[in-house]
Amino acid sequence: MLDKAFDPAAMEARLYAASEAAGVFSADPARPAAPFAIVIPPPNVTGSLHIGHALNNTLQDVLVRWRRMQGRDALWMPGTDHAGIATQMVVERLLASEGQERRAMGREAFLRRVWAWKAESGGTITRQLRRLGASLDWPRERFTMDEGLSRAVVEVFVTLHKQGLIYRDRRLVNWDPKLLTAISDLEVESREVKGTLWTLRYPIEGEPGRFIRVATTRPETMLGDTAVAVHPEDARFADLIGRHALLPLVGRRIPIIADAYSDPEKGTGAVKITPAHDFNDFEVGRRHGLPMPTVLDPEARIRLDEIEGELADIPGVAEAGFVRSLAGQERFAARKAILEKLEALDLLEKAEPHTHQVPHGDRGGVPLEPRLTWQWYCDAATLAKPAIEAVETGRTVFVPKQWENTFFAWMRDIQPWCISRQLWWGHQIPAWYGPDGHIFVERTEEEAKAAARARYGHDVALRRDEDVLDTWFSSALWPFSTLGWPERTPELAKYYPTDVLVTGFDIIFFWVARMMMMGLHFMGEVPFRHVVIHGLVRDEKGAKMSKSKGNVMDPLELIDAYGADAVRFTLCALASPGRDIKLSRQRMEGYRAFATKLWNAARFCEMNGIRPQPGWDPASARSALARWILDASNAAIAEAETALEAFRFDDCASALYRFVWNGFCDWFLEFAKPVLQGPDGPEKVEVQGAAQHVLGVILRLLHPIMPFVTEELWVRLGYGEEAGLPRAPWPAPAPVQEAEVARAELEAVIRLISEVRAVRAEMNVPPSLVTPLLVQGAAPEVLACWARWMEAIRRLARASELRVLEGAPPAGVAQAVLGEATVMLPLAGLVDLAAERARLSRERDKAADEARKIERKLGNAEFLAKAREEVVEETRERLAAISAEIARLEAALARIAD
RNA sequence: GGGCGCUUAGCUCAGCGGUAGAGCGCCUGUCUUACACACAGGAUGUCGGCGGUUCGAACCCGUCAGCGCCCA
Repeated sequence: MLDKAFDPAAMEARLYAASEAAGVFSADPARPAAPFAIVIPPPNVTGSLHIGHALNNTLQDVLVRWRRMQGRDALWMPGTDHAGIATQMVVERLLASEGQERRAMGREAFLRRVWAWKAESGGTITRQLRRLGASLDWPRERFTMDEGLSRAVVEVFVTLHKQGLIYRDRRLVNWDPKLLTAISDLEVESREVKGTLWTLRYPIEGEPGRFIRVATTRPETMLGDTAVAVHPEDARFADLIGRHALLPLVGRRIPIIADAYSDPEKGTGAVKITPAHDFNDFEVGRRHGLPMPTVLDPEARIRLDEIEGELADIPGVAEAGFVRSLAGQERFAARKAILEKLEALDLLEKAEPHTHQVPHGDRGGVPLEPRLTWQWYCDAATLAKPAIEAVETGRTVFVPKQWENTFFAWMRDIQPWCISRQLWWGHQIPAWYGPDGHIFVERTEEEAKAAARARYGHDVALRRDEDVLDTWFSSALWPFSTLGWPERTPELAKYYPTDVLVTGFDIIFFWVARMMMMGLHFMGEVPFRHVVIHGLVRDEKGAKMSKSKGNVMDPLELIDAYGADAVRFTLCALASPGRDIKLSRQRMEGYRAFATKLWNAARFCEMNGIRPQPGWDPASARSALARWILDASNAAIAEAETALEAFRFDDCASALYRFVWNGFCDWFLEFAKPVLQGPDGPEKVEVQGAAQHVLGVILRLLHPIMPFVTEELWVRLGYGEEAGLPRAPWPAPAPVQEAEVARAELEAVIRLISEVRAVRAEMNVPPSLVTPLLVQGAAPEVLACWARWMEAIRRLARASELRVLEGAPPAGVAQAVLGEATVMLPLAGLVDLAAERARLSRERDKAADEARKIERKLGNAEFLAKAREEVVEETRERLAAISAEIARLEAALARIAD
C-alpha cells in the first residue's frame, strides 16, 4: 500500500541512481532509431546550480525524456566549461589564502594546481544536475580542456589561421587593468558613472594668450594627446585648422585638425585626441596619421617611456619635472595631480558634474582601459555571413522567432573577435615565434620546429606564444567537438546537427552566434535546428536575483523543500515564451500539491483493485464512462504533444494539470466510485481496465516533467520494472467507439450535478441533507441518461431520488434551469424564498443581457450578409438556447412569486 | 539616441479576429473513509488611453502614456 503522502526526499536519489546505473539515459549510435540530440550549455566548472540552470536544464530534460519515450535515440550531451578567467580567479584566491602567488610559482606549477582543484571541486554542478533529475548521458561527459576537445581547438585555430581567418593585429583592445588581460567587446559592460567634465585650455602656438578649449572626462590621458580636433565646418575654429597647440605639461606641438568626429554641439566643440587610449581617438589618429604614444602601463599606471624624449619646459605651459614625477602613479591619483597642476597653471577652466557611460570589465568589475597591443583576432565578419544566411533561410529557427532580429543585428555589424587572453588557464595558442619574429602556427611544437627548419635551413630556438584563447572559442566548437571531431566518429555522423539548443537570451552573442559560425565553417551544416530562448528567472517581485540583494532562490534548497518534481513542474508551467519568470514559493507549493494529488489518485486506484493489465484493449470499452475518460486522455495526449512540439512547456504543464486534476480525479474517479465500491461484475472490470489504462497514460505523459513521482508510482503499482519508465513508450491515442455519444452523456450528467450543487450551496443547504430532484420539461433521452447515472448523482449531488414532477410543484422549492429542463429541490422550510428569487432574477438578467447582445448582432444585416455561415448559424442557435433558458427562469420565478 | 518586449480579475500569467480564462489569493460551506498539499460553491474585469480597419477587435493597424530589457 502506498503511504498517505509521498516523500520526494526519500525516493529521488534512489530512483536517479537506478536509472543512471541501468544506462537508460545513454544514447547508442548503433541503434537504428532516429536520433534526437541536445548538447548542454556547459556550465562553468567553477559553478554551482542556480535557478537559471534549473530552468534551462529542466526544459532540456523535458524534451529529451519525451523524445526518448517516443523511441528516438536520444542523446543529451553533458559537460562543463573550463571558464578561463573565472577558474583562474578562483584558484588564485585559494592560493592567496595560502600566502602563495601565481607568478611566483610559475605557469606549470600553477596549472597543475588548477587541475588538482578541478579534480577535487569541479564535479559540484554535475552532481547537482543529477538532483534535478537531468537525464544526461554521463559516460559521455566532456570538459572543454580535455584532450579531445583541446585537439579540436588546435585544429580549428590552425585551420582558420591558414585560411587567413585568424590573424595577429596591433589595435586598441579593451584591457582589464585588474585581470591584466585583453577581453572581447562582449565582455565589456557599460555602466553609468557620475563623473566630471573638465574644460582644459591648450595654448595656441605663436599666439600667447590665445587658447583652444577642450572638454574631457579623462584628463590623465592628456599626456598622450597628439592632436586637437574640431569640426571642419565649425566657423569658430576655421582659422585654427592646420595650426598647432602646445600640449600643456608635456610641451608637445600638436596639430589642430579638422575631423567630423568632433561634435560642435558637445562640450566646447574641440576635442583632445589621445589615439592610444580611446577608441574614437584611435580612428581619428588613423585617419590623420597621428603618433600614438602609450602613456599607461598594463595596470593603468602612468608610464613615460614613449614620450620621455618629448618632455620640455615651457614657462606657464609645460614642466618636464612634474610630468616625470607622475611616472608609476595609478590612473586616478595621476588624474588628481594633473588637474591640480593645470589649475596652478591657470589651464583648467572649469569642472562640471557629468554623467556618462564608462566601460567596465564584466568579470573584474573595474573600469577598462583601451590599450594598443598585439592580439590574435578572428575574422568574425567572414564567418558570420553563412550563419546569417542559415537563419534567414530557416535552417536554424529561433523560438520565439523574435530573437532572430537580435541575432541579425549583432551578426550584421560584427567586429573582429579578439580571441587571445593574457591568462594561464586555457588553451595555449599554438603559435611559435622564430628569432626574427616570424610566426609559425602549427598543431604541435614538432611541426612548428619543422616549419622553422624549412624556413631557416637549420634548427632554431622557438618561443611559444604565452597567451591562451578566449573561453568562448572552445565553447563555439562544443556541438561537434564533444561528438569527437576532428575524428569522424559514428556519434558525429549520427547526432550532428543537433536538434535543439536551449539557452537564455544573454548568451546569444557569446555562444549561439559563435557556434553557428564555427559549426557552419567546419561541419558545413548548422549546429542545431532550433534555438529555444527562455527568459530569466526573477524573484516574485520581478527583481533580478543577486547575492547582494539577498533574494536568491537556491534550487537545491527548493528541491529539498518541495521535491524536484514540483520545482520542475513550476519552472515549466511558468516558462511562457518571451517572458521572464517570476518565481514564488507559493507557486511551488501549488505544484507540490499537484504531485501529492497524483500520488493520492494512484493510491485510490491501488486501494480499489486497479492494477496494470498489459493486454487490456481500450477498443473493447462499452460503457460511456470508460469511453469518455479514454477519449479525454486521447485529447490530453494530443495537447501535450502539440505543446512540446512547439516548445510550449507552459501549455503542456497546464493541459496535464487540468486533465489529471479536473478530468481524472474530480470527475472520473468520482463517477467510478459507485461502480468500484459496488458488486463485482463486468461493469467494475471495465472501469478498472479503463482506470489502469488512463493512469498508465498519465504517468507516462507526466514523466518528462515529473520524472520522480511518476517513476515511483510506475514501479510501485506494477506498470514496469525499476528504471523502466524513462524508456516506456510514449502513449498513443486509444481507439474509442462513439466518443461523441459518451461525451454528450457525461456532459449532461456533469451539468446536472454542477447545477444542483450550485443551487444547494447558494441556498446554504447543509451537505448532510439529501433531497429528491423533481424534473420538469426534460427530454426523454436526457431523463434516461440521468436515470442511468442515478448512483453517481445520488452521491455527487446529494440527491435521494430523481423523478418527473407531475402537476404543481410543492411549496418552497429551489430551482435549477438546464436548457429545456427545470430541476427542483423541495426544501420547504429551508429555502429562503426571497434569496431564491434574487438568485433566479440575477440569472435571468444575465441571460437577458446576453440575449439582447445576440439579438442586436442578428439584427445587423451586414453581419448576416458578410459573416461566415457557420458563425451566423451558431449565433442563431445560441439565441434559441438562451431564450429557452430565459423562459424557464421566468417560469421558475413565477412558481415562487409571492 | 536606436531596437525589442510588456500593459487582461487583488497577484502571477494564458488567450492574439466570432459567447473574457487558469492558478494562487479572497468569501461561504464541508472530516462526503484517495487526498484539508483536500472537496463543493461564490464574488471580482469599460482586456493601459485615444483613433482607425472590419459585419464583428483583448486579438490587426496607427498614436500616446507607463514599465522593462538590449545596443550605442
